[in-house]
Amino acid sequence: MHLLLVEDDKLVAEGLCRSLRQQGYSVEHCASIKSAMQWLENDEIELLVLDLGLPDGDGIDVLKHVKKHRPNLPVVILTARGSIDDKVQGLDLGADDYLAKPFDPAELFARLRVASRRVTHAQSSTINVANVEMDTSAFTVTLDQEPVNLPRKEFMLLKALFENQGRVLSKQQLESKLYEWGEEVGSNTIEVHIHHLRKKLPKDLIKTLRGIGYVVGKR
Amino acid sequence: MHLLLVEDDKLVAEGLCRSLRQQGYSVEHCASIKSAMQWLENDEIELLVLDLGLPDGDGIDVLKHVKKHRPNLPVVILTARGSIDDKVQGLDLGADDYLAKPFDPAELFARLRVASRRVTHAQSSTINVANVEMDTSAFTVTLDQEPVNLPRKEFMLLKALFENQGRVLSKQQLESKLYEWGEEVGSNTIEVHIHHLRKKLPKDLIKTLRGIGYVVGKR
DNA sequence: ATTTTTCTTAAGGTTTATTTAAGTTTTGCT
DNA sequence: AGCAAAACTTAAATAAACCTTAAGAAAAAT
Repeated sequence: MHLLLVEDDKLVAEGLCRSLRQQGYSVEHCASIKSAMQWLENDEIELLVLDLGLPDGDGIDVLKHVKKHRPNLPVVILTARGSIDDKVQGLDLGADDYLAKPFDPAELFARLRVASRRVTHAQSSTINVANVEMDTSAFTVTLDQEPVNLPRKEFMLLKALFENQGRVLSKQQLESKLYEWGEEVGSNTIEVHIHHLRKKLPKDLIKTLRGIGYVVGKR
Repeated sequence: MHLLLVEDDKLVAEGLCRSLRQQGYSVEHCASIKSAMQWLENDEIELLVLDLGLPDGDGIDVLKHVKKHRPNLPVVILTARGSIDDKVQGLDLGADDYLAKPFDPAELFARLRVASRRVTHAQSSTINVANVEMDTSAFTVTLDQEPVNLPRKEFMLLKALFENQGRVLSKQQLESKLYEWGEEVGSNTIEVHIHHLRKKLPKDLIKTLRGIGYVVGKR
């Protein structure tokens, strides 16, 4: 899941970037309205975390712009201002959520999961396919109730497939979910990860559609 | 918009009911888990505002029940408990939002507007011809609901025909859909693919117009 | 700083899809 | 009917996609 973090405080930004990545997001970061606008040209940004206290203008303008051009993009706003009027304004402009600083990262993550659920149409944080259950917020997978240990990339890959149960995802699509912008994958990484997943899970869980991609479930 | 408010504090409930109605909602109110469950049998409830501090049990159970039986019903949770763990749990169970008491009604209204905005309409990219259904985005084809496995070129070929249902496509036109510019096809490829398709699908689905081309449907 | 785990790369092997080509059947025409 | 053109069928050859393995690089944990 591609996320854009707009936050000018270097320290905060750095910490958030790291922990967001640990949560499985591909994080792009910028610190000004200007560059935020540029990033948002990129259609693959799927989630926006926006600090309102920016140096070169009011973050609300970014929000307006987003809602005009990408009305379905989920937005979570961070702000030092705590007044309710601000909250109401942000929400009515189309923000999906609003967090006043200081906040606990765990709460931000939970709210991001809510926001991204909308994009992926998943309802809760667990997804079952056959006898495999994935908890996307706890980062765990079980096979017949037995825990299965999956490294991060394998987990993300499986998650992408689970969230699109019954839909075929091409290798390209999968790559774009696992890697950030500019990162090039010059090889058969996906194939290798799939192979590792198949060794740990029922062999027919992930089906290959030659020339098209991979699917899970519903067939 | 039909809204169910589950709140046991009479004073709070009364005030909320009134102002929610002023906001244009038709409000049903109840004060226990038991009656909440009953109300939720009613499919006309479109929005749920749930207080977690109920007399006869844990409101989280209501949330679980709702998400199981009405996974698309938007839920906003009210609570006195302020701990982050509660929030995270509530959100991960599928609540769309979470407000800690005391809160400003204006903020609740704003969050309700966000929650009810969510009328997502998944557009299916399927084309039906006779008893064959094709989902062009999932790359799947079913015959009488039974999946049919089609390799890429066969799929593309069938897709071209389906997208031009009732229109005759010449072999040349079909070739140009399957191949890149400059790619030469020195043979009867199309004929062979058509042949393979006919073996997997109803034999009369693809009709041949001698000297002209192939058609599907509407005739 | 060291060890362990995870990730990427690349080469070779396997399977499956696609093309080719040759033989066969169908069709439309005179 | 007899002929030629077009389409169908089949099987083998080629090509593409994918799988497997293993080793080295990178990242994380100790």
